[in-house]
Amino acid sequence: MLTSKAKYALRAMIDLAIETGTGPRRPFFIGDIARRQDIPRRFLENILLDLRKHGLVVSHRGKAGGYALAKAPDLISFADIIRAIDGPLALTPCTSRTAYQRCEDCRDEAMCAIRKTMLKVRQASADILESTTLAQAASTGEGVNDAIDQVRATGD
Amino acid sequence: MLTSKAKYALRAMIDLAIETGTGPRRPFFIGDIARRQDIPRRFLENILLDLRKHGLVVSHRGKAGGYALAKAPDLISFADIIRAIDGPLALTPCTSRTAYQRCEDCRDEAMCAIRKTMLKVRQASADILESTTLAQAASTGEGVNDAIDQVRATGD
DNA sequence: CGTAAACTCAATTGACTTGGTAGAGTCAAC
DNA sequence: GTTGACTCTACCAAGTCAATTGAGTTTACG
Repeated sequence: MLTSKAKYALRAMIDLAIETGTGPRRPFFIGDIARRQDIPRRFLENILLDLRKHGLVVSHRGKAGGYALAKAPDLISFADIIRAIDGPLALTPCTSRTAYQRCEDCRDEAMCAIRKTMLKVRQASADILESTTLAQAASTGEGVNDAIDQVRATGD
Repeated sequence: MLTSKAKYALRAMIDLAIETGTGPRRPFFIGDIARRQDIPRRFLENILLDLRKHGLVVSHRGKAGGYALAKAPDLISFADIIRAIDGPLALTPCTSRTAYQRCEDCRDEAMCAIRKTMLKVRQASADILESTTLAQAASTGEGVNDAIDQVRATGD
């Protein structure tokens, strides 16, 4: 399972992508993101700091500061965000591309049945998570908001 | 990542499958499994107890007791074992088939971009883990042992 | 019988992680 | 030079992980 920190991170990043839209990337306040996404504000500070250290957002300090996406929304994947917050996608260290570590107790990696299967799982998960970008998520995300706004507007 | 408990469980179950081979399912001692697989013995007791409570192994008490596979090796999948020890395969509660829980903060499940992606990941992972059985793992596993024995025999 | 050798069950432990909170900063725009 | 933003370090309570411990209970066998 993802930690709630990682889920918050995904939501915050999608929020940034939605607010940014197709225009230039400009910074938004933590407080605004926290309010819109209903994320504990001080906790979101930690999360955005982590994301910044991993190069996924940039910050501007001072009165007109805030956080902005570090890259175009179609260049940031779910995998980037999850890896930044929760660490490797793989189910075992011996199948992680980003944090590989040999099994201490595995006699022959090439033949290990567990490893073979975990490699397949990691590959399948990574394929999906790396090909899903903020740009895609933001467009479905906006759909949700539009739909809700419409419901609200028509009083349904 | 899997917990080490789940990895031990997979190893112990594969060990049982290898020892059982194609013959009838008979019980093996915790101590023997622990020694062969280099798993802390008392910890393995907990694990086998969990696996028994989930119906994956059966136990016999008393002097000639032990643990045996509850079903044929080709009817027990990696997914069964991982679910028994670590819980749901899904990355979020809202995409778990076995422990579904609605997102408290999700406005529209059908349109949620995060959920949509996590569903795909769970489906892909489950497809692999449910189709990989102890029977398959045991045959590659035996290959490893044979290969190692051969290396030992030829002194290489 | 009775006892050795197996499984069973509940509890404990120590280190670490998770999900937050708090406070004292630093920085930049006006 | 103050205001309103981010930053850094630290802290905390609760829970999880990875075992370990100890006191049973059960059964085969002589």
